[in-house]
Amino acid sequence: MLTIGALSRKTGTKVQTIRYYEQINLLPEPERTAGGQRRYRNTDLDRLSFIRHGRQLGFSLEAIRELLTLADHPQQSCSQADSIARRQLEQVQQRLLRLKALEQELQRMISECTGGDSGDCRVLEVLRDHSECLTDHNNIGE
Amino acid sequence: MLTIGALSRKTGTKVQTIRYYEQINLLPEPERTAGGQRRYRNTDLDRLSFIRHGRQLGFSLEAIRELLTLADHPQQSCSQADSIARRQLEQVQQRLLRLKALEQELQRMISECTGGDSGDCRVLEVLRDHSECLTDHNNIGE
DNA sequence: GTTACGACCTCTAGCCGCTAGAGCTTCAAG
DNA sequence: CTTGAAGCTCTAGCGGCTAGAGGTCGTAAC
Repeated sequence: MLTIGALSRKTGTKVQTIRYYEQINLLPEPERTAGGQRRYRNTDLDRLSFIRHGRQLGFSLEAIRELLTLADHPQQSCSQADSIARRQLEQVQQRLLRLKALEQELQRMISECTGGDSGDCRVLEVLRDHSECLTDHNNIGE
Repeated sequence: MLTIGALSRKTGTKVQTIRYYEQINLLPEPERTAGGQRRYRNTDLDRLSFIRHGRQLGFSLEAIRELLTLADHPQQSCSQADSIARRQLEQVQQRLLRLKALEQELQRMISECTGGDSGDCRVLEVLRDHSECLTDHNNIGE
């Protein structure tokens, strides 16, 4: 039986975050001591590790919720999990494209900066005048 | 004199967002008609375009606030603007690295998926067992 | 047995950057 | 003068936590 602190250390998740996951029903309510403190089993450790790993892969908590449901029902087809992962991959690839464009533009901006007055600062100028921007930004780069 | 709607269209910024920028003092309070509606000048258009372009480059609103201050005081050195941009570039590059790692792992996960039961689904299995993960995730990939 | 102290508890509010909706008023064209 | 789009304010919500206040519990040492 693990305390919340022990679970926190084992999974690299902050205590507050664990309680948050319980609150949004991503983790089940654990047993409590007579005094009201949470005590966790290894199944909770597994579930939290799964969640954390999903987060590290950039899945949203909602996607993780779906994946957990699928993991709990092994008779259902794997293709659903697969399509969630594919969706996630697409999102990652889109973000990659945008970030690469951003990197280029930032680099160009910086490399052209002479370090003089901000009156003729390239960085500020590029920001001021969008027409100097080579990049196609449809969405805001996050 | 532009209405908020016209400004919205010209900059691709939602009306609510423009009011939000005013609220957090990123845009100055514009003149108002007798009836209380906002009316904007071209300087406001420029300032908002600057902000939007900064956002497209991934700068935080606080970074943009700094950049705007620098742009308003041309006698100050450009090196401050430069260092803000460099900071931003570093962040972008770090995110790129992490996203590339994520992409790899997602691809591996998906390519190994056979489409059978989720009982032996690679996607779920990788999530379950972190030791199968080749990637070094220190932070959560966003 | 008591005391000390860290770890736990709940609850509330805040972060960023918007976004949405309710319920009202103003503006401009016909 | 009427209509209807576009404006207004105010409040609350999104995701995914994070922080702090102010209190209680558990355990080890004395």
